[in-house]
Amino acid sequence: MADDVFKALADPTRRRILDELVERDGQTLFEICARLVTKHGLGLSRQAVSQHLAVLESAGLVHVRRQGRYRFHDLDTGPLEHIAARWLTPDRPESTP
Amino acid sequence: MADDVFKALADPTRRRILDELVERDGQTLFEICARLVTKHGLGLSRQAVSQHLAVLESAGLVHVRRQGRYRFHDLDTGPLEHIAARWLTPDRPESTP
DNA sequence: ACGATAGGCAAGTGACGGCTTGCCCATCAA
DNA sequence: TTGATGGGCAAGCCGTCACTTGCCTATCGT
Repeated sequence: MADDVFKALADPTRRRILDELVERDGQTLFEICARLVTKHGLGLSRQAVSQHLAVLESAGLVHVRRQGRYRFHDLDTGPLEHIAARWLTPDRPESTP
Repeated sequence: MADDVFKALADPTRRRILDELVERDGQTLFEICARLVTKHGLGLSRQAVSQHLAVLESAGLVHVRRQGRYRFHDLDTGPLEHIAARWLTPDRPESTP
C-alpha cells in the first residue's frame, strides 16, 4: 500500500503533476500536459502523462472522475499525511524540537 | 535536494534500513546486514547494503561517524519532516480534518 | 609480524521504469 | 452521419537501478 506511494513519488514528473493538481483540482489530461510543457518546459507526450497519472491513481494519490468524454483528476493528499510518521517516532530528539 | 530523499525512499530495502536505524541508532554495516537477513529474511550481500547506505547518506538521511575500523550509521529524520508539506497546503480540506 | 575483521572500489549483469510510436475506441458538434 | 476531440491499449527502445563478483585497503588482536 504505502510502497506504491513511495514509488509514485519517486519520479520528478509525477511530483510536478501533484504540484499542478494542488494548484487547481479537477484538471483533465490535456490541461496537465499543457501545463507541464508551458510552465516547466517538459517535452513529454500525452501518453507519458497518462501513464504517470495511472501510477498516481494506483497509489491513491489521484482520483479520477469521468464525465462524458472527459476525465477529471482530483488530488487526494490522504496517503501523504502519515508517510514519514513511520520513522518520526515521538521519542526521537530530531522530531521534537 | 529533496529529489534525493524521494529517490532514497523509493526502494523497499532502504526503507527497511531506516526501520532498523530508528530502532537502534549507531549500527555498523554488518549489524544492519545481519538484521536484514535474520529479521526480514532478505538475502542480500554486504555490498548491496553498503550501496544502499551510500544512497541514504547522500540524501542526508543517514550520517556516518567513523571510529577506528568501524563505521557507525546514525539516522537523521530531518529531511523527512517536511517532505509531504509541499502538497499539504493548509487550505485543502483533506489536510484539515 | 601475521591473520582476522570491517569496509571500499570498480566492472559486469539482469531487470524494471519512463517514454515513444502506432493504432483503436468513445463522445460531442456540425 | 461525418469529422474532430479526449483518451486507451500494446509493443518496443533505452536508460537507470539493484545486485553480484572479485580484488584491494585499513585497523585490531595475539
